[in-house]
Formats: sequence, C-alpha cells, structure tokens
Amino acid sequence: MPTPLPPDLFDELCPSTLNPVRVGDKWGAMIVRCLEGGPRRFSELRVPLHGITAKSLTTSLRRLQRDGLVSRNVGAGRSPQVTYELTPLGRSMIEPLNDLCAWAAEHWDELLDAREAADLG
Amino acid sequence: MPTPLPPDLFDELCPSTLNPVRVGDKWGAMIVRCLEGGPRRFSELRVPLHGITAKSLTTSLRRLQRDGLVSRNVGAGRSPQVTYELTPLGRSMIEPLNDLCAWAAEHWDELLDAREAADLG
DNA sequence: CTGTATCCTGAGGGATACTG
DNA sequence: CAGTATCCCTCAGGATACAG
Repeated sequence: MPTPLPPDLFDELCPSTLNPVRVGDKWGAMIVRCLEGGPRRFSELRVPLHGITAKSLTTSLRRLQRDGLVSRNVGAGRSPQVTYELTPLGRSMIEPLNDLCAWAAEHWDELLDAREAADLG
Repeated sequence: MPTPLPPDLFDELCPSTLNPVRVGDKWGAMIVRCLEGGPRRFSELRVPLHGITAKSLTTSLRRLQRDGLVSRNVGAGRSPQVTYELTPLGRSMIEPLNDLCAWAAEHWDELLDAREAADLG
C-alpha cells in the first residue's frame, strides 16, 4: 500500500540525498527509497525527484532493473500504465541503505560545517 | 593500531567494492574502509587500491578531507611523511558503511546473476 | 615519498523535441 | 502517459611527466 511521496525529495540541502554520500549513480539511491512505499508510476517518480529529466529517470531505472533491484510492470489498459517496484533483492537493500541515510541525516550539520570551513580556509 | 591492508582491495569481482553500489566518488568508500584499521600513509593506500593514480588518490582524499571525514597529518622528518586518518565523524560512518558493504557481499551472487541475465536477454 | 601539472577520453546527465 | 532521439557540455578520472 503506497504512501504518498514527498513533493521534493531531491534537495541539495536535504539529508535524504545522502550527499556527500552518493549511492550508485546520481539518482539510484533516491529512486530505491521512493519505491520503498510500494509500486510507483513513471510520472509519479518524477515529482519527488524534481528536476530529473525523463531520459535520466529512464537510464537510472534501467540500471536498477539490470541489477535486479527493480522490476517493471506494464498495465493492461489501452493507454500506457507502467509501474516500477522493488524486487525482493531491492527490498533487502532498504535497511542498510536507510541506515546510511540516517547516518547522513544525523551528521548533516557536521558535514556542512566541515565543507564550509574547508571552503573558507 | 593499524592492521595490515589487503593487497588487492579493489577488484571488480570483489564484493567489498560495493559495486553496483558506489559511495561518493569511485574511491571514497574504499578509502574510508582502508582507514578503518588506523592511520595510513599515502603510498600505503595505493597498494590495496591498486591501479589508482596519485592524482586520483589525491583528489579523493581532498574530497574526504573537505567533508571532515579524513584528516591529514604531516610528519616532522626531513623526508615527506604524511598519514591520513579517519576523524571522529569519519569513524562514525564506518558502521553504516560496513553494513551496506555486508549487504553487497551477501547478495553478490544475486547481483551478478541479475546483471548477467539482463545482458543476455 | 608525496604530491602537482598537463593532456586526453569517455561517461553522466541536462535541454529539447518528438513518438506510440 | 511513458518513454526515445539528439545535441551538447561538464566532470571524473586515467596516463604521463615533472617537482619539492
């Protein structure tokens, strides 16, 4: 049962981005986390990852599919209806991934402060 | 108290690489893990990360320094003696990072199989 | 030993336009 | 709606040579 996606998951100042810890390509970890709540449609994923182009999202999704983390399911209607979903393997990644995100969130201020201090000196 | 570094930490087929899960830049996570055992010298780090050029290692180390994860210490001798060490912040990252590495190691075969199957079909 | 400087190539990834 | 096609540009990062 999907829960609503946040409107703006990707924000340079948001700890959930895992910045400066990037997992996979630029969007990989974010997409996995977006799928934690359940299957999502292509256009639905673009909202929280605001700024992502269709091309980039496609590329990242294909990459996750290739590694067996995400599955692609095509609906039966006349109009396109495609959902993406975590595979069991993908779901198994959620816990350690969220833990790393939690670390980033917890130490976010320290990371920003260190970076700011380094950029001054 | 530093323990010996493995001679070949970076291997495309080695689960410790976190491939296809890349943290930070190409070498960031590997370096952090190399420093888990204690302070290391520049040239010492190049061994397990075999293949890394001085330039790439410098770049990655500077990046980790900038984020406050690694500190750089210059020895007092006449000849250059530089060691790199995890900061408290860097050490706090070890646990979630190792957990993610453990996940990759545990599911390594599945990841490789999925990739191989995808590349065939 | 610990880097820096320079060159070079490929991959990442955004913008835009177009398609079934 | 869910992509694909094309263009283009930046940055990561390897090779090599050189320096303090």
